Amino acid sequence: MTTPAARTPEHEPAHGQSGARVAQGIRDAILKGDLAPGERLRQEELAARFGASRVPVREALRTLAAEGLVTLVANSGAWVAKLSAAEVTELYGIRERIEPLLLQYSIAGLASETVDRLEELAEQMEQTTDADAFILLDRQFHLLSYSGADTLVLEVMATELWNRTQHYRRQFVAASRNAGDRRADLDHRLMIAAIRSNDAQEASSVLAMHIRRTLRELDRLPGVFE
Amino acid sequence: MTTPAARTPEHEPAHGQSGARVAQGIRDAILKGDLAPGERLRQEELAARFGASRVPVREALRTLAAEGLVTLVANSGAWVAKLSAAEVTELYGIRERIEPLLLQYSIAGLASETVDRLEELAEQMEQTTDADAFILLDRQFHLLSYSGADTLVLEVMATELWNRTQHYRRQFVAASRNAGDRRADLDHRLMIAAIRSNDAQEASSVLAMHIRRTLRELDRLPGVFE
DNA sequence: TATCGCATGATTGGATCCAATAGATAGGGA
DNA sequence: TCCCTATCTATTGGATCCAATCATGCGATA
Repeated sequence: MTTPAARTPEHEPAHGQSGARVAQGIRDAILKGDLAPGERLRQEELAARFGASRVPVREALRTLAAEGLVTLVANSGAWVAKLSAAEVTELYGIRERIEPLLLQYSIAGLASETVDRLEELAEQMEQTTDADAFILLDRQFHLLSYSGADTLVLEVMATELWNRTQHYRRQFVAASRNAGDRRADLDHRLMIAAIRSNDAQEASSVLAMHIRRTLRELDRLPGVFE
Repeated sequence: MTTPAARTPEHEPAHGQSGARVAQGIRDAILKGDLAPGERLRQEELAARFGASRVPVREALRTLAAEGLVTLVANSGAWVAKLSAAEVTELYGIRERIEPLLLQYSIAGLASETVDRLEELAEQMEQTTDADAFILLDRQFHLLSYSGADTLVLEVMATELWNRTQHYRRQFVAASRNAGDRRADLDHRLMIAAIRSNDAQEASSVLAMHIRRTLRELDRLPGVFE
């Protein structure tokens, strides 16, 4: 009667691929800030946390290490990746060159409702005072602005770059917005305007400047890197 | 008398980290062309080939998948990654923006003996008729030109980009050099000249053009993508 | 008192065994 | 003849057990 595949218990999110599930769980925890850079990741702890054995945990750690979110040392252990100021500078330099390219791919494919949604997000960012809410909105804004791209490699790469720098962006946003810096809001509005008028060139140069300026502010910020 | 650590058998390359060793082995095989895009990778086969069990093999596959060299499908298997024309175009677009940046980081740190070595490699490329030898030299040339950079992220990323496109470069080189195209040789000489005169700007724009031209030729080439 | 050596425990790495899934194949019915 | 279904097998995914490694702390010695 029922096919074997239908016997999957419903209280479990489809038995298959626990390794990928664990990786996503750890990734989310790092992005949310639950796991801070430098923090030790013990295999057994993670296994208990995700209801799996250590084998899929180890696979997940390998995946995350290749993504740059985790640092693995042989026979020693795993830590949430902690970046030096130089590394963050490099990553922003890369973002500055990759993301404008991706935005160019994207613009033609953005439906006007999507641009409306971008505008909504920009408005919410302008109004929010909570730094955590802001960085979430900011991430949504930028990644959504890339969603019109029919790309396979670039979007993945951009997402990974955002993931690796997420923690440092959090620190930066808290400080810069407290200091009353609203330049990012302006940039977002300029980007939206350029996108609406289908000016890919203008949009991508605004974006490049936006990223570059963020880096400059981040470099100036004391206490982010000890 | 002897410490426990000294009991390690000598015929084995230091028991530790078989997973990383397997990953490197598969990676090398893909880069050499022993494993072609689209080829199925069976865990048991790989385990036997590298004298390990399936556990480290699976970890290696996860690593390579994150690097883009292997495609994993849940409950189905692993294949050597096969790129579409669109993906290769994206990767070259990324290379065109990343590698000139890396070269800029590198130039100041290149010892003059290193530049001599670059010149040697350029000469060997000009003289060789063997396509396989050429792509090896070409890879050495470019990666060596980045060796003056004191970077952590960029060099890794550049190497991964080279790895992912290696197979398609092989096809391209065989065809274009048979057709008598020696433009790459000229580019290499121009790059060396710019490096010698410490002109980072010139060097990186030559490099960007070099990469862009390669992509254009590759796109024009029939039969690389079926 | 400081330092070196050594034993012990915590943790990672690997192999084997078992479970689950997917693809192939053979059989039956319209 | 074609197609649908059920079974069987090859292969992947996960858990447990064992081995190897590293860090900690204790004690002996100069």
